[in-house]
Amino acid sequence: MVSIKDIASACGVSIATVSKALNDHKDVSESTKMMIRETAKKLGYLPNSQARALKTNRTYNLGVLFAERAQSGITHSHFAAVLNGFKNEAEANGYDITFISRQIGGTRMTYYEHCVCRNVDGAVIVCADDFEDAEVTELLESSVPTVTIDYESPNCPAVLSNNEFGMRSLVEYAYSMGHRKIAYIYGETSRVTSVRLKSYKDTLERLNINVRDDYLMQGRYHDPASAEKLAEKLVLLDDPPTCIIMPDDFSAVGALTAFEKLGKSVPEDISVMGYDGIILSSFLSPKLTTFRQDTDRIGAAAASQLIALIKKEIPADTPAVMIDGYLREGSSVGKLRR
Amino acid sequence: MVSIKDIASACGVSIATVSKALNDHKDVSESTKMMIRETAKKLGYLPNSQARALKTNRTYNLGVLFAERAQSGITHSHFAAVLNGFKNEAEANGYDITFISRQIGGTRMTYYEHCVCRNVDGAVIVCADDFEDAEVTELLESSVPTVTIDYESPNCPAVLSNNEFGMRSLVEYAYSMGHRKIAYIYGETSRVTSVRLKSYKDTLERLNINVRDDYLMQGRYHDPASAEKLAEKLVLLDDPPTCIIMPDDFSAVGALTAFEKLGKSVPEDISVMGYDGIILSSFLSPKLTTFRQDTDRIGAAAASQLIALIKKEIPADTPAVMIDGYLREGSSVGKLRR
DNA sequence: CAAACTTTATTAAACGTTTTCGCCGTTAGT
DNA sequence: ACTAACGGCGAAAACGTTTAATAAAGTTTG
Repeated sequence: MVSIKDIASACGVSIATVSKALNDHKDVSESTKMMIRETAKKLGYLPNSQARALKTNRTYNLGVLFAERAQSGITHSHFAAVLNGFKNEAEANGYDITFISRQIGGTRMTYYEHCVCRNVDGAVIVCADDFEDAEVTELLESSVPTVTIDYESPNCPAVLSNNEFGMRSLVEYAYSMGHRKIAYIYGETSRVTSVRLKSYKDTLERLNINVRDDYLMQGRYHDPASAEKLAEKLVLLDDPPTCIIMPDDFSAVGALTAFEKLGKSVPEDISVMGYDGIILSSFLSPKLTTFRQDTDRIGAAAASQLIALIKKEIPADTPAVMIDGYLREGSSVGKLRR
Repeated sequence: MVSIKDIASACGVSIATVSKALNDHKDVSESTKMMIRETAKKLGYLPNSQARALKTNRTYNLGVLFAERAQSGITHSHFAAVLNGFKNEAEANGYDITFISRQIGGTRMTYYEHCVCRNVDGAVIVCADDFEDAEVTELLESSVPTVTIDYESPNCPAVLSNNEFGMRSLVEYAYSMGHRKIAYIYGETSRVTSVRLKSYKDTLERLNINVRDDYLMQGRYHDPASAEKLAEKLVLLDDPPTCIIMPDDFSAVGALTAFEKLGKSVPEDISVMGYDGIILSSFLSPKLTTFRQDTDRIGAAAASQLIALIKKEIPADTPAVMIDGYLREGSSVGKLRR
């Protein structure tokens, strides 16, 4: 590979001059800059990023922690979409992204260790099963600039999807359609789940509807099969709900399957709502009413917060950025006359 | 950060000895190895991967080229699944993966340049809109060890999903269900598309069925909206097909939507088949009959081929690895009595 | 016209590793 | 007893950069 040295000897100048010319320092004349840049191009010079990183301690590399339950990882539509938004924004700013695994070249290490070993400029925790996990907190509390998504940790800027608003929108929409018996199958324990759960309860109370325990069940995110069973259970209650809010669109599909099998039609016999607003939800039949999370903006915001944090343009205790979404009306919720 | 130097002075040995001890060279005694490793651990030493890479020219980093049409990128269920398989296998072997973009730290560069700048040990082209694209061929023809997925290029090991078999399976299945009027909406021009198209035609001919031009339409992958329109067109023909093979499951959902709107029921009035076997396809109603591609194995094979290529365990002109899939029977294809 | 800057370039150290070579002392071979 | 081999270690160079210190010129300024 052609290095700065080759350019130097080709131009008859010192390597320092070449370096400065390429980095556009002021103490090298325009004419030599020109010459150096031209021969650099002619020789096909490409900077060696590790050599540069070694000196400057800047890698232009962002670590992505993606520890999703059940290893569906990158395959999970919502997190993949968020990651995509993150990736685009990061790349637009000249940063590469690398997944943070638990080893390098054969030696096992923690997430944090991986980050310092690879010298990432910062890291984003897109999702983690368990933010209380020792390895995750190690990273969160480390000196590696880190931002979190849909989770808040002291001294880490966070980007949050507005789950309070999302759940409120869904409940209020169901209410506006005449529903009073609104069930909610919530996902695995997490910050997101508890925010949604609280919003569900609060909204119902504000609407003067009692929160019923039998209308609340714990399910799993992104698991149509599990959703299928729980939805069936709900609808077979003596006093079944008229509308069910599912943990996400994937699960909602499971619910639709369940009702299909039971001969209940949606939305005539039972109404269903999802969460996320994945593309396919608009093409289901019935078209799913769901709360669309703005995954692109969530990811992009995380990237720009992280980059700002790296550049120290914002402090570590910056308040969380909240990203709104919107209810996407489909035809999976029926109008109830009362 | 604590470096090899710190360990050296803490132990009273030279940095060379420390390096050798940590890398388990034979010319340092067991006892000093022990001592060095212990103090390394005690001091919290972590190797600096760029310094190491600078010397060894090995980064344990794999580049991923992911230039999907329409920028859905990582969001595309099939490619995301393949990438996931790749990632898991790569990480199991101690490699990190980094996306190959077109810039680093602000300076724009080609894919190839990105690879040499970052010094990736190898690259995988998961998908590219256009393998004939100048930037893609530059990478393919470069000295960067590269493997391709679902595309063949001289001197690049390839991993191929068995699309010939897949399409044949679908057509034969439709035939076995009594269908003779089998339409096929194919995706954008690519190797995959042409293999499937050829297999479609060959299989029909072998079954003594004429290939009809009006049963062949070019659509788009992963685009339910476009699929919706085309499926509608097909079914409104004077002599409509009884079974339609869609470019993929996403598109198949679009077709289902179209028929729903037209009041045609699947599979009674018209049969539909997808391709890919995404999770949701089993939860649609009707459950989609589709050809499941083994995305995990495709990705994993690509990773192991790439790593083998890097280690020079296989030559660059290794024959392509073919990954089979299987037909997943749903209920979207009806039985036609003749 | 000397002193004081400016401009442009170079020298050399440094970043954290790996690795070649050589040194020294011990053991084995003849 | 002399050499050969070997085990264990260190010195130093190298990888490709960046950058502080410095120097040599040229240019202003009082």
